Amino acid sequence: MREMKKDTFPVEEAIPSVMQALGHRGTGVLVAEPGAGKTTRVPLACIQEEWLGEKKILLLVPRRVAAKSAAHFMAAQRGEQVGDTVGYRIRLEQKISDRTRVEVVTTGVMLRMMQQDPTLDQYGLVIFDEFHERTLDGDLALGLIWDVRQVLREDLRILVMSATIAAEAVSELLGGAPVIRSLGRTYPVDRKYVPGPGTCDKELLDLIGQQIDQAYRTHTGDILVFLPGMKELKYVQQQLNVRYPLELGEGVLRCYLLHSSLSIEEQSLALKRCAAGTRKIVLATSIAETSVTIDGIQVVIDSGWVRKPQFSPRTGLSQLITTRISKAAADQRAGRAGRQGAGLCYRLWNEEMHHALNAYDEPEIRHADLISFTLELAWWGLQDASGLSLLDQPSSSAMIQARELLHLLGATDDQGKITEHGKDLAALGIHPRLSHMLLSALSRGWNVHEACDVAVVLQHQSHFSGGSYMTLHEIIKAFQDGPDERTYSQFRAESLRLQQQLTIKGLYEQEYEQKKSQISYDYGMLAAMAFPDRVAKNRGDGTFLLRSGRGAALARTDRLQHAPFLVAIQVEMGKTTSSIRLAEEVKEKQLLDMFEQQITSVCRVRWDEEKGKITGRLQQHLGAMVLSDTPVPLDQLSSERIVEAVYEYVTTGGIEQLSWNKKSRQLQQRIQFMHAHDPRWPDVSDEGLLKRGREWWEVQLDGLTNLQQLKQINVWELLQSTLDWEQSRRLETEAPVDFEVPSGSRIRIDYSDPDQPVMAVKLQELFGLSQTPTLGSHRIPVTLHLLSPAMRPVQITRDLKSFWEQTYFEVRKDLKGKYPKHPWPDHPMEAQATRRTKAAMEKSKDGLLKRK
DNA sequence: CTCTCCCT
Repeated sequence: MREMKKDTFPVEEAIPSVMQALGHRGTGVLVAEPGAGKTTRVPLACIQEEWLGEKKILLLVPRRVAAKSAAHFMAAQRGEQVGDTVGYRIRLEQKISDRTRVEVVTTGVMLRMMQQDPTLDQYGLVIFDEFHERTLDGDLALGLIWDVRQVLREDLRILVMSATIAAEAVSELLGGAPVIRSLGRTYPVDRKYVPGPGTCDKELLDLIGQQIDQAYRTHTGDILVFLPGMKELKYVQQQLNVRYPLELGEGVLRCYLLHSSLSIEEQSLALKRCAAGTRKIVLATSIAETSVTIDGIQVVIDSGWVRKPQFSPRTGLSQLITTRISKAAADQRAGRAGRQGAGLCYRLWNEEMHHALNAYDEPEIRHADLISFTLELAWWGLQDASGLSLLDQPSSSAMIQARELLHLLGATDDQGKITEHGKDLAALGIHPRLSHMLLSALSRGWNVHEACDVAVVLQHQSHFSGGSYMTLHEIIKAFQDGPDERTYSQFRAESLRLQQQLTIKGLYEQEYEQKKSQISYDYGMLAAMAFPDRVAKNRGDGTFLLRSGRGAALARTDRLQHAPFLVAIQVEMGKTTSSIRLAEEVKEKQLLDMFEQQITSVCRVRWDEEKGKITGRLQQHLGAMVLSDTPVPLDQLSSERIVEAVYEYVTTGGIEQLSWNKKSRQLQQRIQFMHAHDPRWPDVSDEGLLKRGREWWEVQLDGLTNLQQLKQINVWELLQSTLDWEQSRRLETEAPVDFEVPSGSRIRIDYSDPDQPVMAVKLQELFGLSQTPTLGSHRIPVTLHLLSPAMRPVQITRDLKSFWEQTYFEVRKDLKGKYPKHPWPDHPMEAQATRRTKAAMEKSKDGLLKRK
């Protein structure tokens, strides 16, 4: 009987190659599609192998149910009880004996086991099942075990079992491990595309309703419908109630929902095969893709959408998004119709859309919260994952976020190394936030029983919040006064187990029993211990500012609306603001006490733009939150801080506030002209001045407290002070304010373009000057803008001599008629320069003669 | 306004 059953597994043919790979190379990758029998046949086949000796086999599976069912299956094949040759170990539950050679464990349990026994000495082979699911734990476990094999345990064999997708990459990761392929054993599923709208909305759901109806009338088997979430499940269920009132009433048709928030009893109704003469329609989320198997399904109707969280490392929060599924997920869903016979799958999208789908889901390591992962690495002495063999490295921003939080929890020191406290957190096997909360509560002598309840409730938040917003206090009450003994029995067991663990580790001593009566329990403080990064201050309008600087509003208005401070336990990110779904009030005094080390007192001295003067405030900060804020009188502020504040004001856009005038702007440009041709001269452009640095500015701004005083700063002197004595002397000759032309006028030079200083002057005032005036040590000719007597530009030149010799005569032709009263001599280089008319010149000549 | 799934 046993022999016959064995032969029916397709994987049998591949087993000799697997044994050869493990025997010779010590590693292997077994690729087998569903139904091959790999999970149950391969471990049993390895037991007799010589290389295993007396050592045991570890079979790692991603889920608890998978561990139990695999162990039962294997035990049955050997005609034994679970716990004999084959046993399992999952959270809160184990069936293992001295005789056990194959231990089926969830990956999470195995990571705990490795903390006790890092080299896994009792085991000779580790098998990874369903590795293609690429769970965070699975990736980490393979990385660590490969490392152990490389460094300490050459004899530790590794077999990775996976669907096709990850095989080649895993083989490469394991140094070229042989890849063995086995056929699967599933029935054909005919895939039909039924184009729907491009969004997941009512239109799509109505179309799905019609598709269900069509399948119900044209086929005989049960129908499984994949939808993204509870909202959609209920909508379609309502449609079915309207469409099949009679059938549902008589019980010949049943409609079940499959969602993780439903109780185990409710879920198992959907999984069972129906009685003869009865059919079922199961409306499910992605839970039905892998976690459960449903009997009797012949038709799958796939919406093509999935709802999942998107973690943002920047905020440390996540957001639920509804997206298209991957091709791999679509095949997985279709496959659910082919487990017991030929099936049919309707896909609510077209073939073109299908090609546009992602091939696979992104592995968890690329988008998950990495806090536990990073603590685990720290336990192994690793600062990050770069030293580990991983198919995908985690994103660095998520690693940074995780490291920051671990440091905040005291799990790591300033160098990122794990602390003793961190080791205690890692050993407890719950989220580091929650283990920190427990240990902090215990160190304060609080009631351990209560704290463990809070930890368990927070661990399973979604089971309690049930959509409607509640405070932590309300949830704990709901848990403790639960409807009946059974409903929360699993969670009660977890709470008890935590208490035992704490006692065993000696982390918790019974002394609280004596203090119990004196300690008033405080959920706000507990929440703040677990979520120190999520304390928030009321902005006064019922919205809150998180310590991280992010704003958030209560998802439902209630008494917390008026709480000055709270801890946002569960926050969902929205597009503009975040909404707080679960919170608890915390008192300011408690924050001051708990976060004493992290609160920074800042004396904020700043330039108050409105008042036009320096003001000082003493603020206590916790991250972006201001806990207290009191004014400090000016005379109590140190002069340094005052200068600092003025400096900050001036250097952040206030340089315009200085009393600039024409003269100082020109001085600035003159120095810039020198600087442009010789970088040894200072850069005194607005930007250049700002770059002069704090020390220099502090000297200039010393003693200032208000706008009037700022306006009194002599900018001209400030600019001069950037020059040494030699430079100020040279500035006067090489970049003078003005130039005395032959007529006696002093003409201002425009330095606004340092490459081309300009002097605009009436042509007649330059008679007798044959060379263009030059500036700077490089003798750069001034650009002359020659003007008509009416001050209109006539010519631009940098070569006065050639102007007199040539262009002058052309210009004269045009202008002589227009300005006959002004001199237009034949020999301009010898003529008398003047700013006047000919008549005025005569007069003044007369005057001169008379005086003589 | 209305929460996917899994694990220590």
